[in-house]
Amino acid sequence: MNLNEALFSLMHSVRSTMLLRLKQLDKNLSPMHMKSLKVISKLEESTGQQLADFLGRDKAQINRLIKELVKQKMVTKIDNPKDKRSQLLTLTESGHELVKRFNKVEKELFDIMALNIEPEDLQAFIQLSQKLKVNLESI
Amino acid sequence: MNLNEALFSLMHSVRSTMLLRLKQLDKNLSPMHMKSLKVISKLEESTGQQLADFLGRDKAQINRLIKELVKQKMVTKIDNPKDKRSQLLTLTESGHELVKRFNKVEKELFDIMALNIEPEDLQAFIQLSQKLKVNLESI
DNA sequence: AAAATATAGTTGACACTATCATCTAAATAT
DNA sequence: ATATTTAGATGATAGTGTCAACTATATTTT
Repeated sequence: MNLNEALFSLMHSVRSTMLLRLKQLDKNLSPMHMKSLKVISKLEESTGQQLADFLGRDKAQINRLIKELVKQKMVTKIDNPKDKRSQLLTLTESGHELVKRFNKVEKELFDIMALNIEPEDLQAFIQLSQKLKVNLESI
Repeated sequence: MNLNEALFSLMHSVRSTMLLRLKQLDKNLSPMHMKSLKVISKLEESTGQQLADFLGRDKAQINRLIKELVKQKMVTKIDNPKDKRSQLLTLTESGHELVKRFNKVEKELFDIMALNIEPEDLQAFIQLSQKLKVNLESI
């Protein structure tokens, strides 16, 4: 099996498992919604553009994700006093809580994935995946 | 950075790069089309169901991919003499040629990704990704 | 200060990936 | 012979991702 096949096949499993778990946690939010919530939680008072940059995604996509998160009262937008074009994103109480619950689920999954694997091997894996990415983007 | 982030971020790069290269190669076919072509080439005289099983995807998706490949004259369907419900898939001349050209492009990408990485590290990476997948699917 | 340019966010359009449910025709099991 | 299963086809729908165009505001240039 080559690198491509191994990666795609692993990601397919990860995605579908994650999707399944999320449905059990909150049937209205997708993996990208959760990723966004996590980043908003991490950055604190970020703007949509910062979120898009951080996630490396198109701002149109991010905009729609945020819209849904606001609609579901997981995120609030406050006008940015320093720039009237943008708003600052913060988590609501429910948002915080959901992130907390999601982190738990995510950890469970990774613990299962990492079963019987040496921590240093896992670290090497993560580092190599970053290196592969850097190489790919160096074109 | 954790495993999740590392994987998603790498896959995002791989996907978008692959998509870009494919556009240059043949503006009408997606990564999944190419994957299907490769598997058809590998299996020889496979049915749609076998293709779906091999790729671990829904048969509805596979069916539509095949339909497009037939439309673009990359694949031909012949009635399966052993089972009137199914047809055998084979590559046309253009199909073979496209697979060949794609393999070349793919190899170039992987060579770039694997730059300055020890072959044994890459092998370990591939093996670990398979192990992670097996663990995940063991739930 | 006025004009030009750049940026943040919004929206429409579209492509790709994926799955579920349902239908038919044929194959297989009971 | 009948019931069940399977292969493939199709409609509906969700999720991911990007591009282009637009408004309003901010920044830079002249």
